[in-house]
Amino acid sequence: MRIVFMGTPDFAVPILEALVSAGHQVAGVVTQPDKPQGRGKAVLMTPVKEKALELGLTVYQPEKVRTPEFVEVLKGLAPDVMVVAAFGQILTQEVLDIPPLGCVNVHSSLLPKYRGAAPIQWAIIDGETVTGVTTMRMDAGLDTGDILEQAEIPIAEDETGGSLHDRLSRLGAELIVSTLKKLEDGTAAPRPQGETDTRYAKMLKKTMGDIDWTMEAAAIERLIRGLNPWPGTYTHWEGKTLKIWEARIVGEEYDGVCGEAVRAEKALLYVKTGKGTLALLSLQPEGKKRMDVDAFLRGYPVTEHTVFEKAPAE
RNA sequence: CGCGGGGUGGAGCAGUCUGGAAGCUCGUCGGGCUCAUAACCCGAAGGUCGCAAGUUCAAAUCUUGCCCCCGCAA
Repeated sequence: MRIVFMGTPDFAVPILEALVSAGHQVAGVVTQPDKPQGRGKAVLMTPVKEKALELGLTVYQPEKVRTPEFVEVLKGLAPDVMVVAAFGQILTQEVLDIPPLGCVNVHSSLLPKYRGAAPIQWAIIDGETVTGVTTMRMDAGLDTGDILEQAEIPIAEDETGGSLHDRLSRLGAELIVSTLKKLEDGTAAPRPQGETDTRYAKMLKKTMGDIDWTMEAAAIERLIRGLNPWPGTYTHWEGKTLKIWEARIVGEEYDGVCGEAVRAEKALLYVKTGKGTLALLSLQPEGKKRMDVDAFLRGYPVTEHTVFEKAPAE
């Protein structure tokens, strides 16, 4: 089929690749404009743009897809269908109506659960044991379109936002190929999402990663995994930021205040939480590389009774 | 020119301001102790102090240029 693809970050890359290797004709790739970012201020291409250029595809980077000018461009590309994956712009009805077979979105959750911007991470943070990807026919609402296909995947005990992101991305790539085939055959069977448990996965904010040690250990541990590798979790010590990459729940309870290091010896760094104890395993002091606890304890003066704190509210 | 931290034996750090013998906690190897051990004791190996040039009697330390890593911000 003749396809226009819209996507921006890493998540969308395997999906674009799958479309191409499935033999579809990708008439155009739409992605967000390049912006200065990264340390320094270098203008970097979006991951999708990078891949599209590598594949020799035509790239469009409109500030807004809904402008009359760009709508004309899209019409000119005459796609049978448009595939959207983590694009980052809202599509107006006018845009949605362009392809005869509609616009298909690849969403990384089992809709209607976790509509919104960060479904992958929230599934981990909430302690879900299963999640998946959904292909749906887009409508004007936010992730409310009719479901075309879904695929489930179990969430592992040690799953991180990053590992789940990668697995769902690959799963989504397989699913979209299947869905497109059904659309082409006319065997697709769209069904409404329903409105049961339409939990919304709100956008991740950097400050979510500032650990509140009064929460229970299990919840903090899930937060650490869910926000790894981005935006990351951290705490404060000696006025500096200390990123926490990995932690494990410890069965024993200790006396002390929340955030206090109740054990700090050898490769053990236990921190008391609101309920339970957390063993920090992988840390990263500001300006340094990530390191294991034992290396951290060797070089930094952390001892029992050192207290880690949440940044004071401003 | 967005702000900032850092590059010292295999790991993590100190030493740099106030130039003058390479340090600390570990790891590794050998030996000892022990029923035994990730515990303890003794000993050893291992470093162009990111790279280059300069100042100096003398540079990890001061000056200049370059490379690399990272935190914030975006």
